[in-house]
Amino acid sequence: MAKKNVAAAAKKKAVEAKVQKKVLLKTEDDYEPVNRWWDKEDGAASGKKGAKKWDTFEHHGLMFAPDYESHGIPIKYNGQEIKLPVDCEELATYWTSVKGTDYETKEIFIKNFWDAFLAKIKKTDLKDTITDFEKCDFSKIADWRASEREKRNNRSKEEKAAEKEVNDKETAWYSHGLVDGIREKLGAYRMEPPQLFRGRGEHPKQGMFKKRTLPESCTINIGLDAPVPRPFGVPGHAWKDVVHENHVQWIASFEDGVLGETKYVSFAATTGLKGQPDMLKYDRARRLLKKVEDIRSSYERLQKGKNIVDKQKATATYFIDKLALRVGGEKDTEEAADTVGCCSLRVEHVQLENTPEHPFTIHLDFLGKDSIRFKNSVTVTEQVYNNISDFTKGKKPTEQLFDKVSPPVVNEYFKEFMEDLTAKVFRTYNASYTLQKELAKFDIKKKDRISQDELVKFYNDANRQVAILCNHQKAVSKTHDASMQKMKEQKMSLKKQYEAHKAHLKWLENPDLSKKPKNSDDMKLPKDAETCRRKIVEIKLRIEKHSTSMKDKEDNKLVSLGTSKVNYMDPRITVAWCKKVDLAIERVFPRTVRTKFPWAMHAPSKYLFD
DNA sequence: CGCCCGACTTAGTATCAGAAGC
DNA sequence: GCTTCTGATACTAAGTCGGGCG
Repeated sequence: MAKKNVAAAAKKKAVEAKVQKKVLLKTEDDYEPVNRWWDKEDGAASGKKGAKKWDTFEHHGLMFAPDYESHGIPIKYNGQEIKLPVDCEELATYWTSVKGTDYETKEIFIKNFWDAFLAKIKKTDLKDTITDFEKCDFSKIADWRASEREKRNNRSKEEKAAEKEVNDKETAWYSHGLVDGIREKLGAYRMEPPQLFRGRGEHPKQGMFKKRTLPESCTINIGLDAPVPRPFGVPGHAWKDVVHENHVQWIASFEDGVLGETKYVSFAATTGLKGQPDMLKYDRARRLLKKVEDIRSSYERLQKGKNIVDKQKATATYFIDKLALRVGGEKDTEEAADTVGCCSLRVEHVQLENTPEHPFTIHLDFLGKDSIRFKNSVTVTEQVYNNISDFTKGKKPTEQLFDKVSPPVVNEYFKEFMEDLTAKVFRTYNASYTLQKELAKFDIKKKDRISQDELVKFYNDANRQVAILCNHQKAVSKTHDASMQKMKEQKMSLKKQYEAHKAHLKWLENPDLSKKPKNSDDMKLPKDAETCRRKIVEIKLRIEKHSTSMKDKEDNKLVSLGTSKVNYMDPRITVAWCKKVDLAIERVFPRTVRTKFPWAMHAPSKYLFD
């Protein structure tokens, strides 16, 4: 009987293992897609911009944000409780959602929110009652929100699972489209819910109300023969338009509820529709490698010339090439934050220094994309130094440094060397080149003596060099200091253990000669010398590992590695290096990255640039 | 030829779930 | 078993660039 039970249990285990394996395989399938577009005859050809994307095309349209549900919680005005009309309450509720963020205290944000809120108030009986932001107290709504969140977090496992199932069922209807009969995952098919606009930096429109998107501002793109989806969940509404454009990659476009710009709903990064152009991008960077010497000698020559446009564009190109600056198009400061790139640099953003300590040095300090600060000092050639000095002469700080050039001028110049070369290719090229250069520093002779953790560290260091080059930053996490402190304490404790074990070992080896060390922390110490020795090695390893991860954390405090991984570094370089050093790709490429680059996952073991 | 717009890539952050630590 | 940490992902803002248009 007992035997039978054992056998049954074993069988059950085997089945479980099988099921488990199936689940795992399913995950792996994500980057072993059925549609191996990169293996096909026309390969990446259809990834070209403007190329035909499909013959038949079907999808279920867009998922609209749920209606606002009134909670009926009042605000306090001048200490007095006031229940707001629903549309005012809605705005007040969105205001409380920025509680705890920087927006809460930003003047522009508050002003824009208040203008929007007051505009609604003015249409009600409260127009003479509510007039002053300072007298408003939204904390009751904020508290309600907090308690709702608490409730949500405290849901039982079963509740969460049940909710997830309902959710998955609902989204499954929308989540994929059929492109030439192949089921492809979509990107963000959920319409942006109404909220207060969170523009970055000193965006003049931050805090404005971003209106709900209704079908009337959405255009659907779908196959000519496919059934046109209805705008579900918003009865009585109709699409603005239905088109059948097969030379674009979007399934729907809509007008943004605050900026009025057109936004697109497209496919997920894992699909061929996104993957094909992406692969071509890295090939472009690869071709740039073959031309870059020509380009460099060209711009060095033009820097010396008489023609002011040539001189400026050649000097600007130097920055794009050496500092990986973005090209920097013109921006309307009424509509957007004041940020710049190479061509839009102003005199106030550069400072020149030519001293024995810092010969031919240019100090750059400006806000780039997303209002991320670029602060860097570089030693340049004498020629570039003199040119910059020239370009600043007689100009006010707010005037453009390269006043004679603009992105089209620079990009047209690049066309002389390569038909599809533009400024941004330099970033891709420089990022990939830097990664390869850094990884190549690895001494392959050390391969067998180095741990996987150390290999990962080495890779991350290379990755970090790229991120620094591209100026990819992130905010310091709110818990950074606290967790750093904690790690320091852990390190101390490990060191203490190490010392104690060492002293203990000494005593174990020579119980007669040495005094038994006192065990102040009631540590559990081994009974025999052999175990103690093993333990010492183990603790030492733990200390090393701990220190490495501490250093990694500190080094990555402000640097974001993800952006370069996903957008800049040719994945084939990473795959090739991992093969060479016997490191599992999973250690350096998270699943999201692996699924984005299925075409690179089996790249040959050679470097991109050889 | 300059400007605007359509389409697409690149970017940082909020949020959530599962893993790891206590 | 509860809490904290971490990585994945969802979200949406903000760039680039080519082409069309006046």
